[in-house]
Amino acid sequence: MDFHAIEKKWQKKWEENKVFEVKENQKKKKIYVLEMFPYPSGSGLHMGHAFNYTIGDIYARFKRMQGFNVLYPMGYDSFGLPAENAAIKAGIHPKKYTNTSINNFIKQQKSLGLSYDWSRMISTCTPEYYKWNQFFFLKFMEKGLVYRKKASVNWCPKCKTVLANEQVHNGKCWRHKSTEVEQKELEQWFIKTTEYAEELLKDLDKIDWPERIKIMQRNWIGRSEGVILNFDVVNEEGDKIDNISTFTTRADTVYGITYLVLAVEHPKVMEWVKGTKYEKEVKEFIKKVKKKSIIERTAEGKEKNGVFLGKYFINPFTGDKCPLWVADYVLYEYGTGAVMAVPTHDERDFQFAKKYNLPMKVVITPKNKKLKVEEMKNAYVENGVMINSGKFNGLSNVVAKNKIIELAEKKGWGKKTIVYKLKDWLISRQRYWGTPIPIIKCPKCDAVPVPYKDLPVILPHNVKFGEGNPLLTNKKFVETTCPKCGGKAKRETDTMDTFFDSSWYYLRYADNKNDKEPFNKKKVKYWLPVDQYIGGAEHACMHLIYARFFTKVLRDLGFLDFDEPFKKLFNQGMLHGDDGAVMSKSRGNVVLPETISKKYGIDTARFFLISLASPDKDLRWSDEGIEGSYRFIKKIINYFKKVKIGKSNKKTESKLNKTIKLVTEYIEGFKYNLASIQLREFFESLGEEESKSTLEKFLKLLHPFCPHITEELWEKLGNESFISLHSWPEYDESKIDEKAEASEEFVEKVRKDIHSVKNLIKLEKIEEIKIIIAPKWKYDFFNKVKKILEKTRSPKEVIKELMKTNLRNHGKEISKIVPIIIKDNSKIPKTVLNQKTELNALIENKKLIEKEFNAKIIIEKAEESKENKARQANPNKPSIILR
RNA sequence: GUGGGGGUGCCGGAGCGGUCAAACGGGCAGGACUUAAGAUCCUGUGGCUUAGUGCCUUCGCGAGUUCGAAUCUCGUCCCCCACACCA
Repeated sequence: MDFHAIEKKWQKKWEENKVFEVKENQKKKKIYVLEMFPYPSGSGLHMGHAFNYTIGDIYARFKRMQGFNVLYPMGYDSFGLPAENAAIKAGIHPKKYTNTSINNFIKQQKSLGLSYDWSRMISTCTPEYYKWNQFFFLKFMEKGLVYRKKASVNWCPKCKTVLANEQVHNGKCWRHKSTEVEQKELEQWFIKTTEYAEELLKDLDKIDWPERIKIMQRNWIGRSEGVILNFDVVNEEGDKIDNISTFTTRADTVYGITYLVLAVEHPKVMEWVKGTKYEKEVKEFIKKVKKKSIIERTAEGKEKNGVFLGKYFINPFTGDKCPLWVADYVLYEYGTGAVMAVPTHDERDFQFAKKYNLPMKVVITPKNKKLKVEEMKNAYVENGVMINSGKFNGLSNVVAKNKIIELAEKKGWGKKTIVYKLKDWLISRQRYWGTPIPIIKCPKCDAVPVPYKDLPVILPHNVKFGEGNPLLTNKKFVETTCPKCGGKAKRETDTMDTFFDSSWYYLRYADNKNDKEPFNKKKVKYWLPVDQYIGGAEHACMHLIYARFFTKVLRDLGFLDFDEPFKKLFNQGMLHGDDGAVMSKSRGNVVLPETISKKYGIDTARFFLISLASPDKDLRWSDEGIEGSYRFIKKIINYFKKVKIGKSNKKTESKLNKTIKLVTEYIEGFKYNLASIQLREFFESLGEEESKSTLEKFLKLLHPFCPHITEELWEKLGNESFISLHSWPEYDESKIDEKAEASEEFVEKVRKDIHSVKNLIKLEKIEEIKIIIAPKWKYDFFNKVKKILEKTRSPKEVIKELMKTNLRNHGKEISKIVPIIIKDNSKIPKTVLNQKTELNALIENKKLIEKEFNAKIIIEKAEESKENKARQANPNKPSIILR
């Protein structure tokens, strides 16, 4: 069979007939299935992508057949650094590079047989798309969510651009794993994501996402409840000169404060030491610290360094005068950028105090032990009883904490506060291949937003690549006039982080050709939110937070009326190469869909991918393993060539209904691997003659996995329209006949038994096979056991009851039957058929068995007198005698 | 360090209290077909066996709960992923 021809044929037909294009239809229930859109890299897509899209495609096809109006689009996250790097390296313009890549991707994706509505395609690097990035930026600005700030930022010397915190991995650039990130001070555009921190955290409870992703987001947002405490700052003589505030979650330890540390970036540090004898040392210290990247100097476990500032503060709770320090372990970004130090009850403070010989004071002790400062090797961070804490002595620290906060608030020393780890989103990039930030910098009017009517600010084509930001090399772009005063002005040359583009793309699919507004509200109302989102876990803290943030802002701006963009999320596992390592070009273990498709056909590849393992687990590609799927596909095709269309028997009916039920459940739960097994099992049970309806239902069940060959076979069966558009089969519970299936299994077992006996005896020729099935009493015995079991449900009780009867000797059998009954009491357990059923089953299949073994079959009932021998026999394991 | 996910037969992996010597695939071995190879089909694939599937031993390691554990609890070792001094 020419797989290639079949694939092309159906892909063409689907496209020509617009089979997967959808429109809003109020009468039909919608489902929006979406995979995270790819960055169209020049190296094209590999099996890992194919796996991701296949997962979505199966679900989309399944839902479509179930009668839903399925929106299943595709697009490209086409702005970004690699295109620009290609420009620098190979001299190709990013636009050309990107367009080539996109076309390549489309071609590849189409050849995978994915059922996208291609008419809704988007590409973020087109003015038609990024115009709305600029539009939203201005809207955000109007809402006060945008600000400019000079900030120390992560600078990658290789990318020559600023990186977001999320793009720095272990002090290195996320793209250049060996390049140290440096620090640089620049004016940057920020978006106030922190304003939505609380809602982003709270609404995690609303969505059906994998728990681990939610946990990652919770940690990323990092909410802490605590108190901000204010302290008076004094000089050597004790005169008040200033004040300082710190954030703490451990208000219970305030009586143990012995010093206070500021981050090196804290403006008060230089203010206080200016003109004093400490100035030089502090300056040098800060200089030294700032040379290192934030990540490097704040890595956990690093030795802590600091310098005394020559100033003191007063602890309002004790009246003590304690020293102020500056140190490298304090994060300026978090809390107030200054921390109160309680060395006895905080590990970091403990280490610092030990190093610089700062005083320590125990204020919490374990219940029945006394802590001595001199003996302490670590800070005591557990709960305990308050000591050395004035009127709070003797209380549990948990209780005392609240009382202390109350006291602080009453006296005006502090305020209850919630702080978050989440930082504002730095969106400025000093790069070319991105959305120009729609701002004009006027010497008189400062930063002026580009008026809406002038959007989009088009990214100029002619620029020079090399050092720094290419946009600066296009004078025509840079030089402009101020929209406010009309004077000479310059355009902002920063572009937006591409996460801005990907934060709302899923909305644009609902209305991708609109040039009047980002999207039509009605259309979005029909299609959104995304019902099923599919993608990797690596986006947990970046894209998935930004997209949620965007949705909430757009809701508050009146564009949307829902809170969360993605109702359900499915995280697929990573596809590894044959060597067990992550698929990557550099490792040389990349498998390309084209290669596999050429050899086996894409349906085989799809089927193999999903039968390998559960799709949410990491899986390992195997060149040998695919043979199994290939055989299966070939078997199906051959079977359909030979099968006689007629009537299906009861057994097939039963199996079919069971298969429909299970496959439906499995697809719904993304257990595609189990669905594939069920399909194989059912296929194996098909006979030489089956009804057309049975065969059609089988093809329908297989269709989401193997869309091309099922279309082909569907047509061969004499159907005209697409199987893709036919309805998903329904199952009839009443047709599931466990008994019929059990007797079939029984015959199967007998066959196997004959084989194993035959192998053991190794007779040249067998003339006669005598099958002796257990005596009637044996079956009665089992049924009796069953009856007793039905009286009492508790397994313990059941067994006790049984031990009282003369069945004591059959412990083994009992332990086999009990669980069956307990698991499902409505059905007759498979293993307890009666003698008559088994006899009939054997007689029915007698000829087949005779043919198989080329011997005469004699079936006998064991005589009651042979009780002793038969007693050991399991009723469904008959004795076999060969001659 | 913290959080999450794992360790199952020759291999990839199901199973997640009882129908478990463990689905399904791969590999390997034997057989059928063929002049032969390939393809295809059948059978076997922990050990012992009186052949009855009977017994024994297995699901990282050690203990426990239970009539019963690959599955639950605790401890322990190893692997992967994410976060990284968050006061």
